[in-house]
Amino acid sequence: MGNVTTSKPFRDGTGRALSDYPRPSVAVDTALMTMAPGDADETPYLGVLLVRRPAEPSRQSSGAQGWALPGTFLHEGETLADAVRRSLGEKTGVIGRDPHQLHVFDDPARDDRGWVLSAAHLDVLAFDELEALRRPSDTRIARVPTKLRLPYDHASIIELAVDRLRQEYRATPDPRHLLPDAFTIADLRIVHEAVAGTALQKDTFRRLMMDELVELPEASTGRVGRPARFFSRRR
Amino acid sequence: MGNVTTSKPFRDGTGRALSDYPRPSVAVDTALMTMAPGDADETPYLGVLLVRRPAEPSRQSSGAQGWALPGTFLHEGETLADAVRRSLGEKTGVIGRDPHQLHVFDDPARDDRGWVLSAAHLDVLAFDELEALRRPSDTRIARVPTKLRLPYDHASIIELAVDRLRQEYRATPDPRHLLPDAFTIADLRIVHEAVAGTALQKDTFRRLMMDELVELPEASTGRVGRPARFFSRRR
DNA sequence: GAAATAGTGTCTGTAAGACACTATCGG
DNA sequence: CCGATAGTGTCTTACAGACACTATTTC
Repeated sequence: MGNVTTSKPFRDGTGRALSDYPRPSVAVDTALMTMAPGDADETPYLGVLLVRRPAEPSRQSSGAQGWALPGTFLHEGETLADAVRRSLGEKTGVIGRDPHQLHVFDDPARDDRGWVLSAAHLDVLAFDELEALRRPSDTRIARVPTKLRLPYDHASIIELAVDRLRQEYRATPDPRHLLPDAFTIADLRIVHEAVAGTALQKDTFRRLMMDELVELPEASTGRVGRPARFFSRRR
Repeated sequence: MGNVTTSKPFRDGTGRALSDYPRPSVAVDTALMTMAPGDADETPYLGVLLVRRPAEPSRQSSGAQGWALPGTFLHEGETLADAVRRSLGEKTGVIGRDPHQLHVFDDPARDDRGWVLSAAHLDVLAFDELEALRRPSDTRIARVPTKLRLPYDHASIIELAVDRLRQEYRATPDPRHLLPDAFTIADLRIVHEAVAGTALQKDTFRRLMMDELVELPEASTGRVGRPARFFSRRR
């Protein structure tokens, strides 16, 4: 391992090394999703972390300063997941959790800076952790779907991310840990409704999730109404 | 478009062009799946197209000649799907149908020739078309799963391909067109059983598929038993 | 007790699974 | 008629969806 591109280069049938062929730049772009609490009495909503895009005069498209998904170019010796975590750290201050690949965007003309492939990723972080880490000066959380005009394929990436998240949340209680380790069924249902984008039946939802939850001895307290039991995810 | 990497290079905040950073080679590897008819009275089985791997003295691992999935390096100005189709054409004589991305394999040490990312793809072709096109001298169709020792991540790619194919075939009649445009339910069930790897109940299967099929006027003939109706896929 | 929230009993409709039956061919 | 294959009727089971009910708290 290490320094894999420079030691005794492999040569193909025509005697040329790999490095003699043109290679693309490879980028990663990440939709870091979270569950934002609605202001006042609003319901929580699905949000995505954006970073302020530096104004770049040489950029052809939409000269105006805007917002974009955090991304970076892949460095040598790095995996895509490493690059995702690094870009989140550098651009937003956030430490990612568990990036999943979504899709590679490969249109040769998609980036006017040159030949750039982008591997889109999904990551998820609880709102409190995200707020504790992110730099508010150059990051924001946008409601999904957002009306902001995003560069490149970032709107498509967010769509893919939401689709994937909906699949993951369809039959499993909070698999990406948007909630802490103990939560009530009501908490869980609110999160799943925000992910799904639709209301869910409380009795059906409860019965669907129940066999993947373990009941904890404690019960909620303090608010009006019958106290709810706390649960945690199985395993 | 065109020649995107050489015209007026973009420079970043530190004044360096994209091309000043090391870039990986990007490869595509394709699991081209087909439905091979079993010899004699065997049942058909899922097969994957392999190409003979040229013996390369400079290769560290397993000097012995072997078989591998067809693949190639991505060329400039090319999409991944283009590269998949080109590699199938060059290495096997086959014209691909509709490659789908599966996953990017990104371990920096996965290829001892250097830093190579591989975008794994799935494509599917009917056996007759495949046999009419492929070069038998340097290609073969291996039963899935195969006991052959394959290089790189090729065994994982085939696993991913089969999983994806099973998902696609679970509730849709032959979406990848392993069968011709007209077929009987029995033909369809045999194909779906081979993809799923398990036997399927004939009555349940029929009812599941029926609402996505249209009945054709013709009926099968020639063999013993009640003639079967032909169907085709809706839309 | 009233309001509010948590949780359950139960009916209905739909669909998968299983089994057995009918239908239609070649011989 | 028999053997073989195609296709259907129908019973059981499971489960989602819907509704209404009970349970337990604060006020």
